[in-house]
Amino acid sequence: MRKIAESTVRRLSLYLRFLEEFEEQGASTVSSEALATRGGTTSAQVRKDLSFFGSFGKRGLGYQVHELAGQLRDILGLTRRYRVAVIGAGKIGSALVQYRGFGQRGFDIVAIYDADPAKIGHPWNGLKVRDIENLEHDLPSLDVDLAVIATPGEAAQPMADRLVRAGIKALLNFAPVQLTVADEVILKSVNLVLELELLSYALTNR
Amino acid sequence: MRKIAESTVRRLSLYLRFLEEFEEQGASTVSSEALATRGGTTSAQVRKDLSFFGSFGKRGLGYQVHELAGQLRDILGLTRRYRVAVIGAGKIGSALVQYRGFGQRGFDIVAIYDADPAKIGHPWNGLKVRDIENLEHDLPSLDVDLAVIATPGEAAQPMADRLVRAGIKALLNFAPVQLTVADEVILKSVNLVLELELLSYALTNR
DNA sequence: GTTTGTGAAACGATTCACAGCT
DNA sequence: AGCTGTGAATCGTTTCACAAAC
Repeated sequence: MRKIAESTVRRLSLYLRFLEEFEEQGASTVSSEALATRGGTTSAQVRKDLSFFGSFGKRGLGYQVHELAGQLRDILGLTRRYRVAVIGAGKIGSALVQYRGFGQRGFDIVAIYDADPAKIGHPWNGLKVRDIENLEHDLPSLDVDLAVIATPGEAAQPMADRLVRAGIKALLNFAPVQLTVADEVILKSVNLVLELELLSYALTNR
Repeated sequence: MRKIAESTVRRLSLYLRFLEEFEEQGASTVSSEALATRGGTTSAQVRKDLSFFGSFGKRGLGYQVHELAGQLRDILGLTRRYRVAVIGAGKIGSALVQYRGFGQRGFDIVAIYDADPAKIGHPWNGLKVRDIENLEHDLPSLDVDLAVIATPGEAAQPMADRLVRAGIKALLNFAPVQLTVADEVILKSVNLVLELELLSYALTNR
């Protein structure tokens, strides 16, 4: 598959949400213009984004809402469920585990780990906090697809290394550090302070 | 000021962190190549990013670590502190309020709001949860610079509207919806499920 | 008449490469 | 000699505009 820009994939995710909204509202067909308006982009952008993957519309008519949603789920790999391990039972970790939205969209949190003896063994939203020492031992049987790193900054890189060594292929990092992983591992980072700094910059420079 | 790409500003934030690391390690001078290696980019990229704002280095020598860090703080607007209101005392809201990293980097959470009577009045990490009904009344005296929206999806847009009407100029949105605000309001969104979907796409397409 | 799909044009960001300063 | 600062070249993304399909 030809290399697709991340910005394109982000928009596809949004389009999928919009299609689900349109479907709830009973629409059976939708134009690229309608999707564009909903997403703050242009109809040409919508059509170009879709064109990388095929042609899903009917000229003069638009797209079938339900059908296009299905195509997008295929493209995004959302026709299956994913098993997620959360590393770090601190504030962010616990917020993630309790957040209902993940499960609703196909991401099941199946394990949460911590190093703190005061937390290990405690139930957390139906999951017992596991001892990080057992990570390598547990992971094969847990059949985890991706890991979320929600540790303090200094623990994040060593944890990433352990996870990768244990065979994890995709990481989402919330620790405020820049991780480095092997090329074949997929890594996304969310740095909350950096987002605030972006606001600071925008506020400052007019 | 000429329009600067968001990707550039993101990198500047990272460079600032790296400079702080280098400074802790006792370095007084740093080359664009060293910053680039630390950040997974190229030295030309580093120099180009900086060049939009001035020339901060010395040819043949590199950059003064402490001095460049100061210049970046100026550029990013981080020489002052910001007063932040968190809207929504749910999981994400409480994680944010308790997270120490914001205060360390100049963002003081000065108020947290919720609509749930069971939460209002309760202390939350030293802050009493305020009644969202009082938002417009409170905000002027709180002198809030920016607001973080951590409500359920359906409440996010109405809250954004109220915040903007109350004079807030910058919003960071964690609700899983696409908000629309007036052009002059600065809006960043962090959509956790969308980040997971990006991993799903990457895992699926090879 | 409406709306898609897509080459071509325009725009924007990154990389190159080297002159110029230390 | 070493490293920055920056135009020029390259590469990638978005927008335009229109022929083709309905």
